[in-house]
Amino acid sequence: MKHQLERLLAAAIDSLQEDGTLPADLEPAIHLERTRDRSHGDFATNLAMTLSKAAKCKPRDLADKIVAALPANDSVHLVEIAGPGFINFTLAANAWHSVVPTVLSEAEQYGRSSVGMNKKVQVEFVSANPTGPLHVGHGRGAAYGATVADLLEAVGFNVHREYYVNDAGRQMDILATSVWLRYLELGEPEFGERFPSNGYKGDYVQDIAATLRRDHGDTYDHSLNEVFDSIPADAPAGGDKEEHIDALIERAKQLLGDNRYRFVFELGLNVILDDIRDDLEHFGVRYQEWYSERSLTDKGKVMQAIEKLKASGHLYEQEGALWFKSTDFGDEKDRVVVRDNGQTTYFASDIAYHMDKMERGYERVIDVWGADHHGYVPRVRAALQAMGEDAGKLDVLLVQFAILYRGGEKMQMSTRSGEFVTLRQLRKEVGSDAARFFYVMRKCEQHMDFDLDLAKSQSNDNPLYYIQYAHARVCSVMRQLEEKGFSWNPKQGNAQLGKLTEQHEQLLLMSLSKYPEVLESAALNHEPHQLAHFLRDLANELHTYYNAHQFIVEDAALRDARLNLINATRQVLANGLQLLGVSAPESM
RNA sequence: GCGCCCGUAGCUCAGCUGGAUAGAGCAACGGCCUUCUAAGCCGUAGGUCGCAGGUUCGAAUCCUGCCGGGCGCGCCA
Repeated sequence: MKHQLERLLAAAIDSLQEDGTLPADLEPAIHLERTRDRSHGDFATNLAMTLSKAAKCKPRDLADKIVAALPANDSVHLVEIAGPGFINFTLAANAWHSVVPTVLSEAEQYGRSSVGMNKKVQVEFVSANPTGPLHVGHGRGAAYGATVADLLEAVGFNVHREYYVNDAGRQMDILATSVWLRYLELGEPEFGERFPSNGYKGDYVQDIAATLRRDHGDTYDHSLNEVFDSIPADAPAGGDKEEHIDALIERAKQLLGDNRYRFVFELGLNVILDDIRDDLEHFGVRYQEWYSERSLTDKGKVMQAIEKLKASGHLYEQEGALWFKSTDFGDEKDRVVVRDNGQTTYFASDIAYHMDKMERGYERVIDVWGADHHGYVPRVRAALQAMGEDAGKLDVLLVQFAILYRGGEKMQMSTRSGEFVTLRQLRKEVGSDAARFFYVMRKCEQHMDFDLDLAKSQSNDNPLYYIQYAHARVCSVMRQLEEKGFSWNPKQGNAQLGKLTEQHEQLLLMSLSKYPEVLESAALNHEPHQLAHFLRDLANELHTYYNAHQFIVEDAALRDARLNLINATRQVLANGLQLLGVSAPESM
């Protein structure tokens, strides 16, 4: 509908360019929008205002010329010039009807498009360190990333969903050491008093330790003295806790030896990663690939990236470390890629990872990060530029943290302290559907207060139920239809759409035809909330219609037409909910 | 101190990338069930779009400066 009008306008502009009213070299972007106020017609364009300068005449005069140049079209009922020079279009009533047969025949496919032209897009999201279960902060990134990916797929992109697994680095060593100490504690409770204050304290660590002892007995045992010889029980007050835990890691590696240390390390990693996979699976979040950070090093990718930067002259040595001159590309300060102890930094891995993304040939690379990583964006961009890649292909979407409240109190969230609400708990409390919907109701850059008590106690007020109820209501009408001995003839209904003359019906028809536009906009702007809000509005129109008119009526022609309309509405609700990762129940 | 995000109804948020009289949901108040699910519908009330300038036909939206809130500024990951 919209595209049809856009084509008419383009034709009008073309002819004005031919007759010299408008400069021939102009390539105007045709901006057509749905009107907010129905007295302004159905669609409006501000073309005459934006082009008046180029045409060297008043907006309203140019509007006259554009209107005169518009090709005739049966669907257009009225074209008016209003206000400072808007051109308002009112469509013929029957022009709206065609959306119903379209929805009914395209069914699950309705709204999908091919604007993405099958371009390869990678969406990397969540990528939380496998050092503990996902918490509600990760949940937002999961819901948001998954929905953005699904939306892009729906408008024709070839989407690759990926989780970057940080299975290397110090955090993982802290985890492995934490597991081992808990394991020792099971054999000798006194170890518990020695557990470092900045080790991972969550219950899940004890569970992994218990598994280790159950399956492997005392294979990993060492005495209190061996472990803590020359290492204090904990960092002294004011002491360096990081140094303390690093010393413990070294001791673990030393006492266990490579193979046994490796085993504990892998056990911790695998148990937690399996848990994360399972959690996301139940949250309706699936990936094409789980990409291991360690594999980058193993395949020599990290060294390759460093060599590449070195070859292009963007590295220098200082104080024994190797630095990347990211300030050349607008970063605040230069960044270390190889430490003075010879170890590469996390950033070095990330450079290699992003280089690898580019090499894989994606036309767009989307990273979904927590907003606390925003300072990291310039250095990654800088690295891509330094390696001669097009940094413009990278979109970093920053998701603000969901701050959790319980009983009106802000809850502290820290993975190490083990004090956090997990995504799994959230799903159990409010349900996957509500959690998914709640998370994407707001745009990602909006800070979000997630009040657990509210989410639980008000679950009936959740806008999601309102939308699902609209869907279930249509299903219920169809069940009633059978019980009352009527049947639905969709073909007859399509032929009788002219019977849909009520205001409520008109509004529904308009909304149904708007759905593909909403999908496209939500996808291209990475704004799932647009879809969530649209579905809410559509549900509202359905409920209003339901209250104002009877669908199961004696007049077969009217009945079929109305049933076609509400079934088309049901279809759009189902399609939209599916894209948001939410179920569309047939009864509630 | 520097950088990024946010500031719109009592609360939580939209506002179609600069358009016409700024909109929803909760909460408040008043109506609607012998009729397809009242998890619903209709109505009333509620605003100096943080403040002050600027840009233009036109600003909640763009630019500048303040004010307030959040986050980030490691040879951690």
